[in-house]
Amino acid sequence: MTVFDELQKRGLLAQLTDEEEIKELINNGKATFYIGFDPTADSLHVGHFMALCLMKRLQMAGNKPIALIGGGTAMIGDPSGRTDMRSMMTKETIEHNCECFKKQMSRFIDFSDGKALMVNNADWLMDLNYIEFIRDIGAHFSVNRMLSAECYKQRMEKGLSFLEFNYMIMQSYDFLSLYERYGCNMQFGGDDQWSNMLGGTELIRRKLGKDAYAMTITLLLNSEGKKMGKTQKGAVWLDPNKTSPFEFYQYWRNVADADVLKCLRMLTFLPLEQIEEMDKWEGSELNKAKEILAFELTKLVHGEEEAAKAQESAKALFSGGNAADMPTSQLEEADFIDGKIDILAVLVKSGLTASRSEARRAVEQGGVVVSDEKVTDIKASFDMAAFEGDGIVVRRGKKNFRKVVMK
RNA sequence: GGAUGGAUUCCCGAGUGGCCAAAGGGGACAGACUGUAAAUCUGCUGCAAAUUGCUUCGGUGGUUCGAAUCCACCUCCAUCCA
Repeated sequence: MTVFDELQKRGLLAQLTDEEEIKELINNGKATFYIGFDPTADSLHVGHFMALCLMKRLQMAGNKPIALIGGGTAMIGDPSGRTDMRSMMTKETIEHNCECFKKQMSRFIDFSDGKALMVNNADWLMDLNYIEFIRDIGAHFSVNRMLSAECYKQRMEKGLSFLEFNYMIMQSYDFLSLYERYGCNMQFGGDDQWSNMLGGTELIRRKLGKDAYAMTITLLLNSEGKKMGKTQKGAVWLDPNKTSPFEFYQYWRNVADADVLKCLRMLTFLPLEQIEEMDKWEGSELNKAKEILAFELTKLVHGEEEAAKAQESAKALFSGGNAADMPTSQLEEADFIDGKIDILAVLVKSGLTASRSEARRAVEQGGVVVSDEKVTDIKASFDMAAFEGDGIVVRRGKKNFRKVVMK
């Protein structure tokens, strides 16, 4: 199977500028393509992960990836797909984020021997001369056309600053620069980037009279049409300090039935035949597919060892019993009064609840279990001795566990 | 720069002097049912020393026994005019 077919079968492809030409280029390893990453946080998340996987797949097929870190464009902020204005980030934050991105990316993509490149668009954007730039580049853009782009439409209602309006031009200029510097002839990105990407191919055509191509990846949406990889607390990060391997595993272990197969196809490297097999599974059998999905992804992101640990902990916890590796919280002697600590304090100190009020509610509704025994009394308290050694397992609800030990 | 409308809790949104920790909906959380799924039903959703107290309705100051609500100024947003 060719790379192109594989990508298509996995449901990764959304829009393409020229299907035949792109097929030809990537199947024969003739593409030098780039994907841009805006350093808006200090860690990559699941959305970026999809893009990294795509890079890897294409790299394996002999194409040359360029990871472009948007140290310059982040100064502007991409308005695409956003209903509100972005808050501006300081230069220092952006630089710090760039560093974090670089580290994480090197784990996924092989940058040795020039097999892939990592560049930062701050290198060419920061020193631009305004007048020169708008004469040279700005003249090629029609405001009328830009305004009719889908990504700006929704912002026409809510308001769009001139700053953000420029984002598309910056991104187009990136493509042009990469074309000139590295012969980059293709750009990939999320489907919300389509209009920005078209801006680039058009600019290259007008400026250089050359053809360049663009292709977008399907956004990973769940069956309710919401972006996946987001939880109430925010994104699911790839940085183990921000989202622990256990939490990461649990996120995928808990996806809805309707989304498992899609996730397996789009995110894992499992052979398609194997995935098609799973597609036949029904009902509770799908639970197995979720386990596989969670394991595979945790393995890709955090390594096999961490994935095994996460899986073991999860199994132990949900089938009763203790697990060696699970989120742990420590108590200090100062947390005890007369050698005792009440249940509400345990819940708050362990981070299982945000406040004593919330802890009280959890107990009153029967959602708190300590060492496999339901706690019903909000005044229940525990001796310090109970937390010595292995500590005790405290649960809030069905899926929140914390081992609590003495410091 | 001018005119008008607006800012309420995680989000949407009611509230125009006390009965307001603030209707209703969504979301989140907890319980039941399940398969660590979905749907459904129930509870719950500012904080705490908890039949009570404290802090909250863009910001600051004022009127009042009492302000989300009235007044002044400020900030931000939207629409129209330039």
